[in-house]
Amino acid sequence: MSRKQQVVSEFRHTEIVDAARSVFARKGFVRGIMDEIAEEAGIAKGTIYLYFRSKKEIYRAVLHHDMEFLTKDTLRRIDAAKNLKDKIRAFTLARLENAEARKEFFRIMDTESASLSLTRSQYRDWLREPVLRLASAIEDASRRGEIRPVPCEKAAWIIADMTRGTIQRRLLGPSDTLPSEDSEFLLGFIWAALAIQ
Amino acid sequence: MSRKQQVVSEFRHTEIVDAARSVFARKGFVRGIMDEIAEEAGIAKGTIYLYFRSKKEIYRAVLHHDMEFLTKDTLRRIDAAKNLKDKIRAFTLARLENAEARKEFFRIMDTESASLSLTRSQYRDWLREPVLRLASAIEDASRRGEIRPVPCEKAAWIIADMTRGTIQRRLLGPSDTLPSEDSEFLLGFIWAALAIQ
DNA sequence: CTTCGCAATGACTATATAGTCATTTTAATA
DNA sequence: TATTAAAATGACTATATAGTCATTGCGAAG
Repeated sequence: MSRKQQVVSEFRHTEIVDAARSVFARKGFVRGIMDEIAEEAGIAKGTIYLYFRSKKEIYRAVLHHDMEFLTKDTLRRIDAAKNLKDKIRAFTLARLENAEARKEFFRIMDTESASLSLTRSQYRDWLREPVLRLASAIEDASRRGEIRPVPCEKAAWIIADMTRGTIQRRLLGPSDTLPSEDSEFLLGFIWAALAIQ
Repeated sequence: MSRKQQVVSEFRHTEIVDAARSVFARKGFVRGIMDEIAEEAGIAKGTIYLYFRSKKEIYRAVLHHDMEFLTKDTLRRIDAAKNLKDKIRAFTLARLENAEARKEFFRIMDTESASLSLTRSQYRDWLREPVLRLASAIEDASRRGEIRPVPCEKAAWIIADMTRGTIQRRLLGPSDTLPSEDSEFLLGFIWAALAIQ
């Protein structure tokens, strides 16, 4: 395949994935129909099938692409922070800010689910890595006596739970708070729970 | 309608709702097909339409019935507790125990969603009442100086988030802990966050 | 300008399934 | 037991839409 062909092919993939993300966010997987994705991408339906095998494959491509980005970004920001408090803030803020910047994707995550035998447990798989990273940080801090002893993995998961819930509430209606404000509230609560005394 | 007819009609409704719950829990709304619901209920498909207008109506009936019960049970148990700590325990334990006893319903809640423009925000509506009850309790305790001052509604919502997340994790694989153990862990964490000092 | 091959098209097909309704079964009443 | 009305049935219809493929258009090479 020539360089030019590669570029065009890549462009088509992106074009289709972008259209699909928008349609799925609005309508969900089942009601998001191929004709609409094609129209939104500005191409004929048949063309989509030159680049993707099936509707499911497009759906997976959307999720995989966005999840990969979100996970990488979260991990990067956790690793960049040097103490536990900052790492927890990094986690919550990374999620909240990404949710703000990529509402469509988060709406799919939030809304859509396991009618496809993917997504819900798939979602947990993607979440697992950042959560375990957080859990290690908690364990380290706990061992160093910086926080009171807690079951570190359980604690990490409920931090993720609170963050997800907060994001879902933000997605429901226009929220009057900044992601950073919500993040600081969560951090305040969590830190009070972990702090010694 | 005679008394007997009423009884039979009620029986049919229950029969259909029970079958639908089971099918929807396994397959979700879209893949849970009417023929299968009919078979599971041990009646012909046409009979279903003597008691329900449409598939959506059955789905709503399942959700409404189970949500009503869950909400009432949660409220009752919160009200029965006399101090904040017990009320929080009542909330988490009510949800966790109900999830254990009615896995099918919780699997629908967890799995299924807004392809129908119901369920996700619908779910929040049902959750709202118990959460606000909890929020009032937090506010009272806060005013009485029993806990440190916190934004009570936000705190109540994240308690609900942690509980939901814990339930979802339990539903994914067979869990090695009792609902009461998970509830106590949550309570420990939450109470540490709220307690003075 | 002509030829050629690949990308794009969109009318069409195949399939799945929600919902219907003419027919049959059941059971209450006389 | 015969009559009748209501309940139940399941083969059938109507519809929606994922996926196909014969045809068309376009750009590159000669």
